[in-house]
Amino acid sequence: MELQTKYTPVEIEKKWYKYWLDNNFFRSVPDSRTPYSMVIPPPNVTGVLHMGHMLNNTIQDILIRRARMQGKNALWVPGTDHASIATEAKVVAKLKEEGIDKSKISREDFMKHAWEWKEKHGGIILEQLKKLGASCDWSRTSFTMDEHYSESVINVFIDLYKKGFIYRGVRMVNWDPQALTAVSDEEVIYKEVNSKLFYVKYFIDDETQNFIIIATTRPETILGDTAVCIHPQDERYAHLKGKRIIVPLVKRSVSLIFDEYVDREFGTGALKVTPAHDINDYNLGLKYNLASIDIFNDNGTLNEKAQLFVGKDRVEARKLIVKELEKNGQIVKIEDYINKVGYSERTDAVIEPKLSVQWFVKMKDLSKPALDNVLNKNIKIFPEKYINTYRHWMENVRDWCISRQLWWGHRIPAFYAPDGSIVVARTKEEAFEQFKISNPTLPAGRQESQIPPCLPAGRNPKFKLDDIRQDDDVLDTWFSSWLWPISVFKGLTEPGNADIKYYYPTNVLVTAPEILFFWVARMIIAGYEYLHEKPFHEVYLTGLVRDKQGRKMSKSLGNSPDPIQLMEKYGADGVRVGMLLCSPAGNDLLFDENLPEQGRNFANKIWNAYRLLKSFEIDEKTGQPEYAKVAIEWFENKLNHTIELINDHFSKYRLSEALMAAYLLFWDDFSAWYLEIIKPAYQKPIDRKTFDTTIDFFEKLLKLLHPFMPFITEELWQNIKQRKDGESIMISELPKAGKADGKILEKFEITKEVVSNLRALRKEKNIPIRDPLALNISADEAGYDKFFDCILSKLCNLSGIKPVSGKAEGASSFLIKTTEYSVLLGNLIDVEEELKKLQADIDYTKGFLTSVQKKLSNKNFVKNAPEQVIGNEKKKQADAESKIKTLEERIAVLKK
RNA sequence: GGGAGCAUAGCUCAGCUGGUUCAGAGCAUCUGCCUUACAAGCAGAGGGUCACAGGUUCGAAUCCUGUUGCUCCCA
Repeated sequence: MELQTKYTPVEIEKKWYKYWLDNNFFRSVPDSRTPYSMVIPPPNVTGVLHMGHMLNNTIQDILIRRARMQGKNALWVPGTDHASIATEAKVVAKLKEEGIDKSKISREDFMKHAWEWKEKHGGIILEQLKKLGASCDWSRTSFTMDEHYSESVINVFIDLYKKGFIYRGVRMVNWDPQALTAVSDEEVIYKEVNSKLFYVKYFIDDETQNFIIIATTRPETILGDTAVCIHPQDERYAHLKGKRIIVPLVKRSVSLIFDEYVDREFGTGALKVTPAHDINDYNLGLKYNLASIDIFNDNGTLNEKAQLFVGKDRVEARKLIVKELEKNGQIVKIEDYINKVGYSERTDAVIEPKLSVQWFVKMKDLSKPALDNVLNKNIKIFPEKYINTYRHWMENVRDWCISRQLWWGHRIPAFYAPDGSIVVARTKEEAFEQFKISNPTLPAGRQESQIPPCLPAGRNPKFKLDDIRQDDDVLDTWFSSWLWPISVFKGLTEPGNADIKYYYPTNVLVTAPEILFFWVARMIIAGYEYLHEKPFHEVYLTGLVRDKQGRKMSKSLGNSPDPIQLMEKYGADGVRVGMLLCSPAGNDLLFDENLPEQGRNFANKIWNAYRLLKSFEIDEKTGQPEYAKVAIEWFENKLNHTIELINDHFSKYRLSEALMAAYLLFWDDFSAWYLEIIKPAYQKPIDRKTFDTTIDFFEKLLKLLHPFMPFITEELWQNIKQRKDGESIMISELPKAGKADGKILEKFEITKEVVSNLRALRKEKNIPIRDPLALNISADEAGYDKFFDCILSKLCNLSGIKPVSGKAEGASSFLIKTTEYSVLLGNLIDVEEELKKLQADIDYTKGFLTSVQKKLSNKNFVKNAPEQVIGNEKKKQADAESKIKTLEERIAVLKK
């Protein structure tokens, strides 16, 4: 079969992925082998593949394929998470397009639409991963709202509630007025923005026209002010003790309080206090028992408690209020001011601190084992620098707000009696039973916001089953994904089942550092709480994929290439290589299209090496030439050496370097050196022994490369020999490192240098390769090793290699270590040039010698340095001296 | 404001507990080649005061201190 000079991946990749699937190679079930398991960080169901996924999943696939080839029972579990906010937003938008308003349909109908949407679009990203070559066990594809999964989530909620870790409380939460839900602290992104600082006159409530000036960035919240606060040591305002202040516009009289919380340097040193709309003010409010006036509706418009501008959006209201204040002469000045404003990670809306009743998880005690086991390296994090970040977060962990005001997700299993008392139960019926047995503790008619956290409540119900109302909210998506490594194996719904016993803890989690807290920390917490065991032994945090200019890739910037198109252009193997080449552990990677291009070029190199092997004609009768025998010995050692190097890189998650080692082994050592050496002369056949060994080498190289480049390696592995149906490189054994003789490797390095010098000489003197050269060698007593002479002869077309003692005339020479190599050139030699070269060499060596001698004559050095270092210096001195002597002799001969 | 980290070739990074001429790799650049596996290639070359200033040491890219610049996390 005639092979093209260029490798074309598309069809080949499709073919082998199908073959792997048809043969169930990705499938894993527990057996007697050592397990190697991994769970995918579940992408959003709304997601489409982006470069971050490409990197992350390439790395996972490399790890899992390698483990598989090491004879482990390798399992990679795929799946998606339900992504409450993102999915709900998509579904709401889709309904809107169809003219349906979410608020006009029932929860049940909405869920029907949402499931429909999920079934239709939810699997896109997983299909895309297949193009990348991901060897997931697709039969185990999980979803965070699978029936058994949901059951686990609800049970965990109930369990934590019973243990007292979950409570319901009034808290200042981060309110997303667009998504109409609270979001966790971790979902708020603070950005610096240019805003204004307004200096506003607040009159004293004493019939004088005295006033104090208060600086604020949020004048619209004036309407909710319930106090003014001054630092107790602030002389400027000391005379105002006991006075009351009139809030502008609404003319409410409020008290003046004194607290050290106030920063005297900021603004005028007087602070307006709005407990309903600022977390610090809220705390002041608690301390001084201030009223809390919530002036905003959930969507960010002003409500009737604001009294003015009711129904206006907060942004609009700010403008109107400033105008009004100006009209009254109450604006003193307006300064430009840069402050940090929180934005919703999901909707990019400005977060509004808002008082509301939410469900929380108490984190402090729950998270202790998770902190300890990372600090004691029971769980290893790569790169290690993230341990600090992790510790810092865990030591200051705050309670986790887990309720979201949405429909798509796991509905909170809390039920309310008509009087507002609560029980937590799986179903309404169970809740009703609980209401029967528990005693009422709450007076009727209490405000919801005043309900103390989580008191078991109830009374002999005077109400009916249908009077019970379930909490409307759903749980934070992370409250389900924190169970991922457990629940994909049904570890909670079928405790102790074969899968969970065999695969848990998983070996490694590969994910982005951005979700170290959102997800990684919480999985560890859940692991210890529910299985008393870590969810994974190691965590490998990848870098962030950025564009060439270092900007984060994002849809809005449009700076992210389409991964699918990239794979079509460069092949999945090429893109995989490209992703890895630029991803040193833990660093961000600046993606550029020349990276997958480099990957593609590498694939092509492999392809062409194969073409060369294919083109060899084998002659059974020819004996093995010496050069081939020696080259084989060298390459064998080189291969072993590199395998060990690669193993070491893998053990430290230096995948980029592992790939580079394999890349250089294939390109430089195998293709540029080994193949060039053993390649028979033009139109001559190759001997059987060399051919077979070379094929064997090639096969080993393919196996080493397979985890990185699964497709081309499979294609060539299948072609190189007759394979049976059901055989595959992906289930073959990874080559193990044998002994590597460092001496041979060193000697070959010298040989390479000689070759380089001879090539340079030919080029310089314009001597074509077909004209043979005679090489003379003069070495010192250490002698000269002839081991690779046959290779020199072959590669450089030498007529002979002769040891000489005297100095020949008309020769061009070069020194490697202390051995002098010279080529007789007769009148081709340019004496002047040669002398110049030699002189430069002498100058350099003399300088070097001086520095060595200086060291050796330093008494302190000789006294303090270890013997070995001194020995080294002495050897350097001797070598340099001998080199100078040789060079001087050369010069003498030339000058004659 | 608090914490962590980084600074080495044009770019992305190696360089582990100071010690071989230790300043390195890949890419990019430049020069020469369509040499019958591969121009998606081959053979070569250039390029860095290891951010700056001190200190420790016989010896510092490596350890310490300060300065500057950048990044991330938290508030």
